[in-house]
Formats: sequence, C-alpha cells, structure tokens
Amino acid sequence: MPELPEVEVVRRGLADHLIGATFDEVEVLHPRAARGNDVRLEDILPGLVINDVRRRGKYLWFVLSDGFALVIHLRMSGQMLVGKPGEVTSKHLRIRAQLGDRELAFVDQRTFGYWQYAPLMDDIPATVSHIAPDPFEGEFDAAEVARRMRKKNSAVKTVLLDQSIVSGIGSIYADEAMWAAGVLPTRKAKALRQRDAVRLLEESREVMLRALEQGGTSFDALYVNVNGASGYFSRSLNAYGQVDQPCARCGQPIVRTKVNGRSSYFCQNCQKL
DNA sequence: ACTTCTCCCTGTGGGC
DNA sequence: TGCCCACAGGGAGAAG
Repeated sequence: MPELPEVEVVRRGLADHLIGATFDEVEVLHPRAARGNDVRLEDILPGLVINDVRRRGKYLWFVLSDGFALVIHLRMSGQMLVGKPGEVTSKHLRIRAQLGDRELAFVDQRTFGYWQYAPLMDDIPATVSHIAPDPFEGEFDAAEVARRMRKKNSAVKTVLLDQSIVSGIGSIYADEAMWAAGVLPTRKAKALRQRDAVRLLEESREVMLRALEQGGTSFDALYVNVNGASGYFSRSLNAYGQVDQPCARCGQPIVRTKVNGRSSYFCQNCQKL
C-alpha cells in the first residue's frame, strides 16, 4: 500500500524525531523482519547515530555514523512508529529499538517489510543500487525515462510499476496517472508517442505531489505516519478502486481489468492513448 | 536478453 | 454461524 508519497510522509516524520539520535537496545521479535542481514541488528546497531533519513522510490534508509545504511522497506503493511518505550503493544510488532528516551517500533502485519544493514556506495545503499531515480529527484529526466519506457514490449502499467525504470509508483498512483494522462493501461509501452510517455510521467509526479500534500493515501489503519495517523488522499482518487463509479471527466463507469495479474481501474471512454 | 509467473504473508469480505 | 476461496500488495528470483 505505501507508495512514494506515503513513504515520504514516514521519512519526514522519522527525520523530525530521530536525526541525531543514537541506537541503544534493539530487539528483533520476528526473524523475517531482519532477513537478508549477515550481521545481527541487535549487535550492530547499538551505539550508532542516525545522521540522516533518506529515500529513493519506496526505499527508505537511515545514514548511520559508521558510514553504513539501515535500509527499511515497508512493503504492504509496514509501519514505523515513534513513541515512548512500551507504548506500542501490537501483536504485529516485529522490531523495537530504544533511542534515548524514545522507542522506534516496526509493526508489520504481513511480514513482507524488512530492515537491512547495508554499505553505502555513492550515497545509495548497495542493495538499492538497481532502483531508478523517482520523479521527485533532481536527477529525474522525464524525456530520458520516457525513451526507456518506449523500448519495452510490456503493458504501460507494467512498465510504470517497474522500479528499475522509474521508482516510487505502485498500483494506486499508476492508475491515477494513466487516468489523468488518458493512457490505456493495457497499451504496449513501445506504442506510446514520446510526448504521451512524458506527459504520463509528469502526471505521475503531479498526482504523487498532491497526495503528499494530503498526507498520503489510506484505506484503513495499515498505512499511517510515525504518529499513527492516516492520510486523506483516498477521497481524491479518480480511478483506483472506483469500479462502477462515474468517471469524473465523462461520467462513464470506471471498469476493472487485470494487467499481468494486478487489478487495474480505468475509464474506457477517456483512456484510449 | 527480455518478459512473465510464482511466491512470500495475513486479514478481510463475499458466496454458499 | 462458519467454512472456503479470492484478493490485496512489492519485488526477488525462477521460469518461460
């Protein structure tokens, strides 16, 4: 569920509360939350200072005082909650860390998310190096990304979800961007004109910016900021989840289809490109 | 080399 | 009331 805007909300909250804080005791309560590590987080983190909190796409990481990173991926249901020690009592609490008088709790119902200690290479964690820049980054070049998209023999939606082409976009914002740009999700990416592909990337950025202003998209209590509060962008969705609702542009009902196994919502009348 | 499928996991909700 | 199944989702790695 969390895509770029939701992860950015979490990043800002973590930065506000934790930059300059030092890890004390760390407790891993579910091994899947710490998978992929060749060191024990309980051993390596205590004593390290959080110097920065950064993000690319849906990947989040702490820059640590030893020059390494702690990569955090929320996947579908991960939450990073900052509070007083012992405050979080969820049965889905997977990792908890003391940092001075605060506690950082990683809660994750489906255990797809993880924390991973990794070296930094040119300011990017080694395990994130295959992820393309996201549309909020200064180095993001829509014309260049559009050209890469147009070499793909896959559906447009599949390409928008490919984090090695453009990162941060998930099913919700892909559907919203395609609705805004009038692009059919099942169209082959290679069939798009350059200007339409660029427009689609610009709409992706715009819709994610608007969502960020609303605190992100939430359907239930699974996506929350570091204080446990939900965002409001679900009220503004034009396509995602709107099956049988009238299209805000033309009034025709929004339909649902599957693209490579993922649900996609769109308007058959105004998405034809 | 490129594209698509499978799997990891839990909770929810619809159908019977 | 309860059982069963489909579904939701990101991305690694396997299979096509």
